[in-house]
Amino acid sequence: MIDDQTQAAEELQQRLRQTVIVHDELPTEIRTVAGVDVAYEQNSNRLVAAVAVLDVASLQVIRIASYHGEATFPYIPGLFSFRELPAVLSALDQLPVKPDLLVCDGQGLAHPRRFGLACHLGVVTGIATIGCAKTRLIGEYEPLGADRGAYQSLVDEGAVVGRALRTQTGKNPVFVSVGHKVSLETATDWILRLTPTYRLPETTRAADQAVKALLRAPR
DNA sequence: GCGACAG
DNA sequence: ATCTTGTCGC
Repeated sequence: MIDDQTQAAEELQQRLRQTVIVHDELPTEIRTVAGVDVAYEQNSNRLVAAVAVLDVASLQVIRIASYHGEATFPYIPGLFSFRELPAVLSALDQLPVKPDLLVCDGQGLAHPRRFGLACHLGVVTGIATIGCAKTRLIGEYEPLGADRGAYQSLVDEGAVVGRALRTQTGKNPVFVSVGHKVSLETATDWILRLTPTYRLPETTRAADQAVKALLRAPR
């Protein structure tokens, strides 16, 4: 017996998945790339969402936008976007200019209904997005090379839904998938460009750092 | 029925 | 996600 909330959420995913653009349709000139993340407070529903905008050339943070609020949806694998999207959208609203590309801390098409957080955020904002998760949700993949840049297709039900990509030699891979308006090939290139030193993209590292600092600071 | 299961 | 110190390894 799945409740109405779950039922409605899954139906919305089935409907919105039809609007996802899986080929390159990003701005001609990508000058800014942003990372988004959310942190939660223990023993409460308080949360903080942040968007960290980086300059593509220097990979330096040029702006941080945030939002403090309450979690309104539980964490359910497969329905993750319904928990984080509202707060993330509120944080994005604080930005005077939209970033050219968004990197999400979660899946894009590598989702049971092919509509993870990256796809959801992309279609509702119209911004090009990439999903880059630390762990896998669905799919299988063959062993990949140990060198940075090595990758293997993430396959689910016979379809390539993303890639297990090694961003740092000797470290565990990240899971890259199409979000919206970015092909898997281009998404892979961007993730490698955003991981010159660490396993995770500088964008998600900056957003993660911002969100944790804001959670501890007073409001 | 038994696991698996983004953050 | 969050609770958490030291510690093993390069």
